[in-house]
Amino acid sequence: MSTTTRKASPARRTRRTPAADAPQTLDALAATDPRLPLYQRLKDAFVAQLASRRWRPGEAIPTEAELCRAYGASIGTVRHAIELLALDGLLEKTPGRGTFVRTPSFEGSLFRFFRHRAGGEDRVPQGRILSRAVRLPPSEVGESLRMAPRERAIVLERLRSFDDVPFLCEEIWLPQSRFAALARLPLAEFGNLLYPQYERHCGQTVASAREHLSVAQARGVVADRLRLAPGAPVVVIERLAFGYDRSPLEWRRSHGIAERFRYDVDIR
Amino acid sequence: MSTTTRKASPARRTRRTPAADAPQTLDALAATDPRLPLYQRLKDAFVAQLASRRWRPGEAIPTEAELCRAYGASIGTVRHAIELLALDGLLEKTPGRGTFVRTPSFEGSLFRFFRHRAGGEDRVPQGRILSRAVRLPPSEVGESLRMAPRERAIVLERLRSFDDVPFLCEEIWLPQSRFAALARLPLAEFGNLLYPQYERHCGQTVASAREHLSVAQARGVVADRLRLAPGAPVVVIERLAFGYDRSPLEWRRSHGIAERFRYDVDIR
DNA sequence: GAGTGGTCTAGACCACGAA
DNA sequence: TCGTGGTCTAGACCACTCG
Repeated sequence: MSTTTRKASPARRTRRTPAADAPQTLDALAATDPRLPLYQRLKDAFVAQLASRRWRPGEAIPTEAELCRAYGASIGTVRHAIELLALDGLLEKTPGRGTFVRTPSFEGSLFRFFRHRAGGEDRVPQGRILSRAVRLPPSEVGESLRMAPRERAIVLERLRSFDDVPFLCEEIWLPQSRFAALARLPLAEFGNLLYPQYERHCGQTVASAREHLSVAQARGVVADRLRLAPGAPVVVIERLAFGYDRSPLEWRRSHGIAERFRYDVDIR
Repeated sequence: MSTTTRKASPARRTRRTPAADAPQTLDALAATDPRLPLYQRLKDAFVAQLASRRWRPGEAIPTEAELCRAYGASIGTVRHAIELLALDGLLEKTPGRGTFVRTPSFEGSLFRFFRHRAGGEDRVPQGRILSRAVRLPPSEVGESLRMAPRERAIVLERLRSFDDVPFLCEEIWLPQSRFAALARLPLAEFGNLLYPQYERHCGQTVASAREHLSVAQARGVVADRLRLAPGAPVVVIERLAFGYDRSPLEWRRSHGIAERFRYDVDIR
């Protein structure tokens, strides 16, 4: 993986002053459900820090000892909460250095589904925007994104290729309220990865997603774009992506060449 | 804050003297890698209890307090080890009752992949054995199962259906050394589920598995059995199943009707 | 009421990374 | 050398299940 796996350099390790931090942290804890165990409430409070961007991707969160003081909990309890967030993939602990906010870069999740013939390591596939428009979304999409009845959405068509050989075409819907900046961004400035653009231009961090897979046969536009004969098998991936606060951010439907599909699962 | 008695000079490193009532448990701990953290060694020791069938599926394991005494560790450390095994799906904790060895029943994993039209709840699909033979396995299978060069294997062909409509056909390979009893079991006594038979007749418990998915087009025998036109898309699932000790037990390749395939993934 | 796992504390010492 | 997270202890009290 050649992209975005960099860790925060020690120079970027920014620490907040406890004085400025303390009032918010206590509010954050007070805002959680008091019937829950303390470690769950701490977890919720930490997620709130992530959602509010007080803790930012790539940066270190306060040390465990500091969190103990700030939230008035014992170190074992604080560690329990952090451990859960690390299991969720939101935080990353590094012995001797600290605990960091993970930069979620699972655009590379395509590697889970599609092999590409390039010898050696994984590269990010090319991503070319074919079209952009602003319009009312289909009801399925609008409901999934929990959009207001008459709210418009940005819709992108995108073709992904390895070495200029297309293997996946995507249809992407984004609520205009959150992503207005993307409606004006020159198409040339969309790179190969979308989620960093969401972060940079719209302050929206994708923290998790749910995908649904099925198999269909290629027709019409999809067959044309993927250069497939009508009837050839394609894999359909529908994805709903969420922010730290679990609110839906993006709806996406992708069609990929089934011949290049593969997936590994561990069952326990 | 508690009202406990405080010692002026703690710093006790006193190891509990091994109780006379637990000889095997201490052996089990001694057999683990002493360079590992204690909670990892405990986990390995507990897995050994599972593999040796001293702890059996469905039964309760000793209480946390008993394990503390038996292994000379603190309750937090014992809990840590148990927690890991619960996350792995090997144990199941029930508040107020105890911790139990899970009966791995992920034959139902098919429900992850194939929808069936039956209204309401999930039922186990029918499984009919079409053939059984004993022969040398293909090298790919033999190597996956880590079999000796000239060792023979039992091979089963099996057709799975809902309401007598087939949707999946399977080719299953088992090393004869472990599964000799299955070569003699009357075909009528194979039920709809295989793994319980492995357990009952051969003392082999499937604890985990790795699956590889891809998409192909139906040909020959597969097309016939699934009643598909040649060229229709099928999903290919290759599974390698493992025991508690991670040794491979079963190799399986399944072909399923792609139209009925679906799969949900959560990404983080 | 006895026993279980669930939660929580308030420390200790350690290995490791960075300066 | 100092600060970090990793490991571990030796308890406490709680909610829950079961007989």
